[in-house]
Amino acid sequence: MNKQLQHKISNTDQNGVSVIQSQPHSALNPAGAAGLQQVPQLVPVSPGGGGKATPPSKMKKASMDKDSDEYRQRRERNNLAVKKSRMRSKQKAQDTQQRVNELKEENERLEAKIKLLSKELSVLKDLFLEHAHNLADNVQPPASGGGPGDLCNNNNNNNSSSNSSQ
Amino acid sequence: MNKQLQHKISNTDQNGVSVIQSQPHSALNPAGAAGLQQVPQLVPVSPGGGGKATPPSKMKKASMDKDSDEYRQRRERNNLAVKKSRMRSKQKAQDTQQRVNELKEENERLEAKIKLLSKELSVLKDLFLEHAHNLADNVQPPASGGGPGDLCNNNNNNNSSSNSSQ
DNA sequence: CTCTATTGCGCAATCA
DNA sequence: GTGATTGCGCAATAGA
Repeated sequence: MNKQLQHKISNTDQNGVSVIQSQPHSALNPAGAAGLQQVPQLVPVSPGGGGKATPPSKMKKASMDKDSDEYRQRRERNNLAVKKSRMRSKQKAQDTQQRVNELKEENERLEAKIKLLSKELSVLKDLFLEHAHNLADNVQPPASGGGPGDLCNNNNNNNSSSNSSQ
Repeated sequence: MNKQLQHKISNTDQNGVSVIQSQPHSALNPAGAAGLQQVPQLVPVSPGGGGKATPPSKMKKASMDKDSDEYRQRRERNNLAVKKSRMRSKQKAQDTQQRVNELKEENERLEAKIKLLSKELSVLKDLFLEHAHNLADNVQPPASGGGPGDLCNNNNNNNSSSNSSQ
């Protein structure tokens, strides 16, 4: 049971939701928002007003009755589906979290590797420079002109160390 | 497993809450069917293991009355808390997902960098080998211009360094 | 249109 | 006792 609680104050209210709340005795709501069941006798919307082709079904479904067998059956199925869906959702979240961990781990590995490679590279470059200097010293031609002696030095890249001290 | 609940429609329409939620889609609220709720769904069964059984005709608290002001108030608060909690949860999941994306991206970057460094390293190593061969073969090359062991032609890729991301 | 999947919401139990 | 979580059921809806 680990619990990661992060307080991210998102504050109340979200998108365009207006919550007018809690007036002890005030307006009377047409439909109980809280807790009650009401028989949804939908208004038999008469298709007449411009509508059309709506079959003359007065009620949406006869199965809307709670007592109906049909209704119970449907409810049960939906409940099952809901359960399944939520389970899946939860699992997914969990997996995602785990993925974060894995990625983090791999990231560290990669960074370590980079560090190592950088170091190796740095060493090799230094060696290289050293050799170049040696050569330059030995092969140094007597005459200046366009002597090849200086060739290796091209632009002496002092940046070589490049040292990754971020 | 099947719970058959008896509905009691003692709807008290005195809820002090009005939730106007802007729904992305057609917010059809026929006859105020929006806030339907189910009924008392679970009753604390008798604990069985000794102690007092719960008398069916007794209430633990007077606040249990749905009509109670106290009750409604508590419910309202809880509803808010629930909403908040869920919102937070959702947000967290979202953040986590985003984190995955970011990490993946960074991972790619790191791998690319590794590849590059590896290549550089490889090149340098080759050069070294070549040079070593040259030395072994002839300590004094006749001329440095265009010779086979022209180690200097390397354009040392000094692109590295100066790369400090993150 | 039927059926499942997803989503928002309220309730109640439980945690902290 | 209060807010925060969580499991669950309902209903509306999106999706197939």
